[in-house]
Amino acid sequence: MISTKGRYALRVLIDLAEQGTDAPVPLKDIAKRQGISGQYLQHIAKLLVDQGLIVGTSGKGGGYLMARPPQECTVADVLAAAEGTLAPVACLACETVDCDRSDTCKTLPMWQKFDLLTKDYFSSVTIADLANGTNGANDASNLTS
Amino acid sequence: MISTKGRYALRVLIDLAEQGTDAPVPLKDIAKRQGISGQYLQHIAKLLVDQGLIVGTSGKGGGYLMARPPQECTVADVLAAAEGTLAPVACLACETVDCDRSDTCKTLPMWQKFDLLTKDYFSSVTIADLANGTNGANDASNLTS
DNA sequence: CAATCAACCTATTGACATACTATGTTGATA
DNA sequence: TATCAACATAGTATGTCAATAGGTTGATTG
Repeated sequence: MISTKGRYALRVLIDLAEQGTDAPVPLKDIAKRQGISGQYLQHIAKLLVDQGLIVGTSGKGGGYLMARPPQECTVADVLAAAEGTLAPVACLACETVDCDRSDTCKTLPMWQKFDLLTKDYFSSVTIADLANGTNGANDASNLTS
Repeated sequence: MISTKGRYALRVLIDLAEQGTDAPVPLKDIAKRQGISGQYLQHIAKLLVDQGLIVGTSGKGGGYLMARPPQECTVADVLAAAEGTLAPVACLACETVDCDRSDTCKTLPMWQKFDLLTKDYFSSVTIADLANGTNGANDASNLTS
């Protein structure tokens, strides 16, 4: 299950996209707008910086900016950065296939297929889609139709 | 991410399906075959019993049996029983929609769509599919083709 | 009846993750 | 040099995970 880390990270990116400015946005402002602890957001911002999704500038007038335009920043990127991985099971988390059951595992193909399904879906939604309210290729606004 | 609880639960069900007998299968036998702690499997078995996926009989000659034929037991049933929920985010876990952001949440439609995607996928794979090595409608055996 | 087997039940444990809070230090601007 | 903000490190309360331990109930056997 996606934790607050991943969900807050999305809200930070959406907030940045909504400001749509060239001036860096202080994290304190984002925290206030989103109603999230600023100190906690620092940790999440660090994850996003480390993965090159946002860039931070120190000092007066500093803040954060998206490293790429919102259309080129996918939800898969953000969630993977915040959560560490999007893999549904541990044996698919990193390239270390150290599971000794992998050759006889009856469930591995199912997990692999689901892993692709998940990554395809979240890669098809961008921050721009979320900020606009249109979920891109996977628009879910017509769920009830 | 699916924990050992969910993964072990699947292995218990697959093991039961593979025995394909009317005689109850002791958990100790399953634990030995699968190389899993028997005491830990007890907790997982309880979850499966509580959700009506398997039935246990006490006493000598006792053990567990699938409550339904393997073709009618979906992976979604098993994972939901073991993990508690298959929802990708907390606000979709139970019917308690107590999130005060739900009417303005920019990501909720995306989560709802993914929730459907997930449940559709895991509902399309049965224990019989896994035991046979053919993943049903979502066969992933031709991933490399 | 009693021994055995197996499910069932409660609790406890160590390790780890989550969701924070607190307190600095560095760096850039005014 | 005062201020602002990112960056860094440490700590805390709570909970889950993955097991382990020990006892109770229930059903089949000799």
